[in-house]
Amino acid sequence: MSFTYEFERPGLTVDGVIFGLDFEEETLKVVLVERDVEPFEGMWALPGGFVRNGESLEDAALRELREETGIKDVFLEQLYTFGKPNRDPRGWVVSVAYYALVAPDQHHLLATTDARRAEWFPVNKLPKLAFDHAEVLQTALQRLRGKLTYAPIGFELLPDKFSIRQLQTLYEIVLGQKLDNRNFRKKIFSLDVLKELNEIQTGVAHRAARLYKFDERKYKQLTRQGLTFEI
Amino acid sequence: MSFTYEFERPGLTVDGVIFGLDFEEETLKVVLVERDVEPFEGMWALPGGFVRNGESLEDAALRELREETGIKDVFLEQLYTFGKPNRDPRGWVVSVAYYALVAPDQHHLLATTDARRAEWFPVNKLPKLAFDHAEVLQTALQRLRGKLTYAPIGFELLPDKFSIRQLQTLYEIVLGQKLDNRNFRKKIFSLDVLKELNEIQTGVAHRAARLYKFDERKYKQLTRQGLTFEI
DNA sequence: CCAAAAGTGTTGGGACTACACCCATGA
DNA sequence: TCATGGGTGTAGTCCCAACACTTTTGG
Repeated sequence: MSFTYEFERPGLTVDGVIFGLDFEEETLKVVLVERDVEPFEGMWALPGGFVRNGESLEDAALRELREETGIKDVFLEQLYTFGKPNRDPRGWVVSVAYYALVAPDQHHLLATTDARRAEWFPVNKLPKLAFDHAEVLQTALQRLRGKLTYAPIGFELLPDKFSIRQLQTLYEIVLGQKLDNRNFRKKIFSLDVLKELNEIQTGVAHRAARLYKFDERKYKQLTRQGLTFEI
Repeated sequence: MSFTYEFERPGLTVDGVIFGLDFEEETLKVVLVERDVEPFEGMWALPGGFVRNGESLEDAALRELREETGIKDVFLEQLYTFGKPNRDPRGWVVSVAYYALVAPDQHHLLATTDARRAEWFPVNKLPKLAFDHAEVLQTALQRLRGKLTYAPIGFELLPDKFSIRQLQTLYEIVLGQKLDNRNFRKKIFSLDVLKELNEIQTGVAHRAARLYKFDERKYKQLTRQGLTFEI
């Protein structure tokens, strides 16, 4: 045991970049919290906090998301670890960043503990962020864009039942380019991961779109056996 | 400052998975070191050690690689951070793993500090490893295989001057499948990142292959502007 | 009956696959 | 001159981009 004591230890935090889509505004959004503690009190930041002994990194990330934003049961993946010497005014603090994908309508925001409030912000209209969180967020964005083109993680951003148009809009928003209607449909159907429902959209002033959910089984299968999934 | 002291702090280490190719044996290899300190003294492990205050994570990784294996000036990229509660018998220790790509002939192995010796091992004939390093290594392997198919990082594993056959062998070894000769050449040349040299292979009992290096400029350009690079 | 979005068919071209073949060299 | 790998040509196939069109629905 004596060995480790030769070395100074850093503080260890986790931070989370929670992505969600706003279909009305057609923008990609992230959850930020207004800090209720020093340092950077009153400033917007990514939800996060210190990891506790006995807790895995992922558990810590899930806990912080729950505590500071009320969000739980989401797709979560480790992003990158940030450890530049002076990234935290409190001293030596290393942060393991995660990113999460959620369907906003299905998750009500609720700030507690170290956060005054939690809110969705469009990724291209962000306030000034605490720490190096602007950099963390950019890294997450790059990862999301990159991954979306070769892994089927996009589904995580949709509600349970969705139309093909919504799926396409998702891709258009995140990738920042219009996609060909016909070709998109062909591509998606060729993957054979959607289950057609006997339901259609309601409350629209035009032909209602058919709704789909996805076939968990086939989807998992794809994810496992190194799929090629390009849009 | 008082805030951080409420929280217990973990030890923080970096570990490195150094990949290299053995063209004679046609295998992918990694550098392991025999530990000269407790815990796991005498056991094989990934090179690594504690991060120091004031040092960035990447600097720490580079330093450890240099100290324990003598390897420097290599392609290095963060892999993943491992933080399961009981991964280290010394207590709470979190490790940020990196992976590196080198051309073995151009780097002489030399163990110092906490390592008794450093040696190349084929990835499919590994000894029992200390800590959770077997898991770290598997993660690195997956990443290398994945990344190789969409980013031009393979070049980092080759000597300065190389033949197309070597490049192809590289892909065949790492991906674990034979590739069509003709098609591979077409693909590679279509990327337009190779600079043809006025040199050919020597010391072979058959037609000597032309040697190439790559065009740093075009290569960097590709890497930047989100290339699509599929084999 | 019309606006607005859902949903479909088809074609040309480019890229990839799968071959069979010729070339240069040392022994 | 032959064994060995280096290096090339090309036809068929499949996938994808780029279109223009029909269908359904609420107002």
